[in-house]
Amino acid sequence: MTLIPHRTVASQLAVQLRGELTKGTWRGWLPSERVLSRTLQASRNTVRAALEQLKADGLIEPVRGLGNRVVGAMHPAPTHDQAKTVGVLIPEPIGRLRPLIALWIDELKDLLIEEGYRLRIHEGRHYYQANPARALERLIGQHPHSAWVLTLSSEAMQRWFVRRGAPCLVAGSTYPEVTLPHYDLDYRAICRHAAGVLLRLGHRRLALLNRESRRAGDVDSERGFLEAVRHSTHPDATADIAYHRDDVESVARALRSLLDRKNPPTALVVSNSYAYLSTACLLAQRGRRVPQDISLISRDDDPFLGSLVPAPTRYRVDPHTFAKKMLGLLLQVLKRTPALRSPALLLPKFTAGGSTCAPARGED
Amino acid sequence: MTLIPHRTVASQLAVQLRGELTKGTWRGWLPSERVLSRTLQASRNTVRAALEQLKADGLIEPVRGLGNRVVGAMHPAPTHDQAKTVGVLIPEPIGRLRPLIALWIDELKDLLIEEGYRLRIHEGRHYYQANPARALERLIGQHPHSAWVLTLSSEAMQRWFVRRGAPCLVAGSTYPEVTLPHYDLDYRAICRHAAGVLLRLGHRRLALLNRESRRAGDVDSERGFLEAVRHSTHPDATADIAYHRDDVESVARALRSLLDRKNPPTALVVSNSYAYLSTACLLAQRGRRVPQDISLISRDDDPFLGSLVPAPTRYRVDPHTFAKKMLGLLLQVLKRTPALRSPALLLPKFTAGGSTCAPARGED
DNA sequence: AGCACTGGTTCGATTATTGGACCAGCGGGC
DNA sequence: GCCCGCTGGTCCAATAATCGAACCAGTGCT
Repeated sequence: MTLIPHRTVASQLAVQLRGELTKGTWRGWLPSERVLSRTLQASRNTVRAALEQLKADGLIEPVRGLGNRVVGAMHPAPTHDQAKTVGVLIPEPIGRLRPLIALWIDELKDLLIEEGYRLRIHEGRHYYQANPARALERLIGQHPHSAWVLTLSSEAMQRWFVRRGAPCLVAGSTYPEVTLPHYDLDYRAICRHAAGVLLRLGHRRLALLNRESRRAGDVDSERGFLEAVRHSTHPDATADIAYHRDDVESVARALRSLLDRKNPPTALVVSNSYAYLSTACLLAQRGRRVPQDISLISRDDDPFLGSLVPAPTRYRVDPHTFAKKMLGLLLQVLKRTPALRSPALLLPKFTAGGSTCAPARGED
Repeated sequence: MTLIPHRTVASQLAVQLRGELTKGTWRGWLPSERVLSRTLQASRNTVRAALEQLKADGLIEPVRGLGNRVVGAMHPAPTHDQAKTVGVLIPEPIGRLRPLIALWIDELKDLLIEEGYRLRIHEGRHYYQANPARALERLIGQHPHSAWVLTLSSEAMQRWFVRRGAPCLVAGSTYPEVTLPHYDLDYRAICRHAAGVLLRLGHRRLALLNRESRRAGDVDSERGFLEAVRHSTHPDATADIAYHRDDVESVARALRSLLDRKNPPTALVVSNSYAYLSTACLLAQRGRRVPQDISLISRDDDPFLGSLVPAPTRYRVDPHTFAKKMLGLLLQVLKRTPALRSPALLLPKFTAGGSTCAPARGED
C-alpha cells in the first residue's frame, strides 16, 4: 500500500504540468493561466499554485504581461534524480533525547516515507557549538539532503541556515529576526499559564527551573513566566529563575541555590522532564514532600511522567499531532511553496496532577 | 492533456482500494476503518466515503460490529507478488512502550529499509488476550507481511504462530516447547546476578517485584532470582515475589503487601523501569530512603533512569546491538534459511548505582 | 456485566478550492 | 497619443472537501 504522494489538486496539477513540460508539449510559452485553468478544469488560483511549484523548480519563468516562459529545455526532471532525503539535526544520540522528541521524529520518518522521502538523522554536539559554521558547512556538503530539520537548535545554528539559505525547517522556536519556518509548542503561554495556576492556588514565591543555555523556547518560557507574575493582582508575588544543564548535578546545584534562600519558593515550574525527574528525587532526598511542602509543575511532557507518584501536573502533547504539522510544513519547504507562513504555535493540554496544591499555612 | 477524472481524496482512495481488492490483498475482511484511516493518512470520514463507492460497486459488504467483508472472491492466489513488509506486534501504542523497546524497533525499521523491507507496526491489546486466534487470523489475513515480529508476546500468541506456521520471530523469550526463533536478554542470569549482588551486600530478605501476567522472560526472571537465593550459602536468606500490572496502582498495592509484612524485605529487584519509577516515588512517600532503608535494583534499563537520584543499579542494554541481532535473525526468517538456531541470549552489562548498599544494622 | 472492538452517524473547525474582482505591465490597433 | 485586450500578481469571500472528535449500536472476549 503506497500513498498517493501529493493529494491536493494543486500538486496533482504540478505533477501533470511537469510531465507535459518534460515531454516538450510546449515550447517558448505556456498557455496563459486563464486558458490552463479552463482546460485543466481548475480555478486560476489553483493553477497558479501548481505553476508556483514549477517556478520553484526553475522550469518556467513568469513574465508579467507576456506569460509563463519555458526556461529549462526539457531536463528530465532535475528534481527527480536528486536523492529525496531529509536530514534531521539532533545534539545527542536519539536514545538520550527525551522520548517525546524521539517519538515525533520517528513518526515524521514514517510519514515522509509515504511521501517518498527518507529521513536521515545526524547527531553531533559540534553542530550546536558557538560557531558551528565549519561543522555545518561540512555536513551539508557531505549530505545533499533536500531539506533540513533543526531540533533543539541554537541561535548560531539558525542564523547560519538563514545566511546559507539552505532549505530548512525549525522544530522549535526561532530567535528574533530569524525568518525560518518553524513550529513549536507555545512555551510562553504554557509558562504564563503555569504561573497563573500556582498564583491562584495561593503561592506567592514561584521559581522557574530553566535550561542554562537557553534555546528560543526557553527564553519564551521565561518571558511568559515573568509576565504572569508581574501582571498578577498580587504585588507580593515573586518569580525566581534558576538554571540547569539537563544533568543531575546541575539540577541539584540549581535546586540547592533556590531552597537555601531565606524565603525559598513554595512552587516550581521545571522545564525538562528529565530535570523534573531529578528534581522530584532530590526533593525526596531532602525530605521535602511534593506537593505538601512544595508544588511542582512540569513544563514538558513525556510518557514516563505517568509513572511518577504523585502524578506531575503538566502540559500534555500528542507527538502525532506535532509530527503531522511538521510534515505539512516540511512538504512546503520541499516543494518550495513560497507563501510559507509559520503556523500558530501548539498549545498543549493542561493536565492537573497530584504534584500541585495550595501552599502550607504559615508559609506565606 | 488528459484530465484526472476523480480528484477528491475520497475518489483517489476508492481507486487505490479497488486496486488492492482486485489484487487480492485482503481476504475475508478489510482492515477496520480506523486502521485504514491511519495507514492511508486520511480521516475516517474520507475513508468511509471511499468505501461507500466500493460498496456501491458490490465489492464489499459492511457488517455492523464486525467489519467490511470482501464479497467477491477475486484471485485465489494473491501471494505471488508479496510486498516486502514485516509486521511488528505490540500491545500498546508505541509511545507507551518503554523507550528502550521503541528505540530498537525504530532501529530495526531503519535497518530493514536498507534491506528493502518496510516495517509496519500493529498495536492492539486483543492480540494479547487469552484466546487471540480470531484477532490474529484476521490480522494476518488483512496484512500479508513476509514475516512477523512478536514483542512482549503471550504464550497463546506464540503457540498460535507455531500452529499457524506463519513466519515469525519472537523478540523475547519463548515458552517451553515453543520452537520459534527468538532473541532476548538473559533475564534468568540477570536476576540470578542481581540477587547475588544483594546477598553479597549482606541483604537476607530479598523480594522481586514482577509482572503479574508473566511473559516468558518474567518467568525466567523468577527462576533465576529464586535459584540464587536457594543456592546461596546463607540459609536464612528469603525470597519474596510480588506482582504488579505495570500501572501505578498495582505497583503501590504490591509494594504495600511487601512492606507491611512483619519482616519486610531490605532489598528489591524491580522488573520494569516504569515500575521502578513508581516504586522509587512510593518509597519516598512512605519516608523510606533509598538505599539506606531499602536497596533497589532495576532489572530493565531505560534512558530516563539516568536522571534518577540515586542512580539505579541496573543492567544496561544497547538497543543498537539488540536491533542488529534482530535484523540478522529476521533476514534468516525472511529467506527461510532452514537451520535457524536461536542464538545465545544477550547478557546486559551490570552497572552499580547509588540505589544499593549494605542493609542497615540491627535490621538483620 | 464489563470491556474493547466494529461500523454508522453527526458535529464543528479547518483547509483547499473556487470564482470573482482589481491591479500593473505589455503589445497592437485606433 | 489613446484605448483595448491580453498577460501575470494579488486579494477576498463563498463553497466544498476534509479532518478530528464525539457518540451510538452491534459483536465477541473475559
